Amino acid sequence: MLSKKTKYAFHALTYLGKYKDQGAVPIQEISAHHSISHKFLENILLELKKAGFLGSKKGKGGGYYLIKLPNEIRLSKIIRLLDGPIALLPCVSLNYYEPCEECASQEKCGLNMVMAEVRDETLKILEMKTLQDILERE
Amino acid sequence: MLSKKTKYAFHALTYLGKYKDQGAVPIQEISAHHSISHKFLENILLELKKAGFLGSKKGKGGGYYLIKLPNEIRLSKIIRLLDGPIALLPCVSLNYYEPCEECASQEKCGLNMVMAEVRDETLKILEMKTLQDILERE
DNA sequence: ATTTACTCTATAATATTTGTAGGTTTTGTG
DNA sequence: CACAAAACCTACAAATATTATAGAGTAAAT
Repeated sequence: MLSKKTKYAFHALTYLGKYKDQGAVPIQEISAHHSISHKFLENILLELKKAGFLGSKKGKGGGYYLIKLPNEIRLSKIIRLLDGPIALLPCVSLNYYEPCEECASQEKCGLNMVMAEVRDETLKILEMKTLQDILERE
Repeated sequence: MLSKKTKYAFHALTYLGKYKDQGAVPIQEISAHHSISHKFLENILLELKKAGFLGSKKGKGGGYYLIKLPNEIRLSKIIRLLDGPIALLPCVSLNYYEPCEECASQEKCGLNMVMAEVRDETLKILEMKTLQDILERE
């Protein structure tokens, strides 16, 4: 399941995408519109900024804005940033790999193979779909 | 990510599958072999029993044993039993559906559509693959 | 009778997620 | 300039979920 953090991030990105030609949008506006805690969203937007998805402007009239085109923002990137691995097992994660402690041998276990398949199919979708796709369906 | 509970369940099922012609296997044997806490595994095996995957025998010489053929035990069932929903959002879960609170309208949001696709592809694999597949690769 | 091993419920320990607090810095405006 | 708005930053608190343990029952074999 996606965390609230990730869901909030998608809501915020969608909102920013929708109003992307009207300059910076303050956190306040997004948090009010989606009933998200202001401070919690603040942390999330900051992460998105540090990861290069958003720009910001301080002071009066400031706020956040997209610095990438919606079709350049892959869903996989957002999920990984805020939720971590997409794979169901650490030993088949591409971005957060860790060897399984439980599995006796270093070799591939049976589960491992299946979960790698699941990962591949999931990524096929999440790497292809972008913020653009979400915006088109709202 | 799969929880330890689910991973332990798969280990135990695999073990029971491997020795399925040798009668009941005590928890002790499985927990020792996989370095799992005896008591924790106890709870898991009990759940698997209640869900109809395992049978048990009390007393000396007792233990747990599969009461289904390995090719009848779908990975999806085990994951749902111990981890809950396979979908990434409650609003696209087939077995644990809940409407999204965050989404303003009842209608499908953009994310929702993508996550339904992910769910479908994931289930294609997890409903087809069974314990048998895992056993064949160990 | 005794030992072995599952059954059941409750609780404790730990980790993760979610949310808050409070100050600092920057910027626009009167 | 003074002030207000809004991002930036760090730390912490609260809530929830996961992982693990405890201990008293029940059943079966010898």
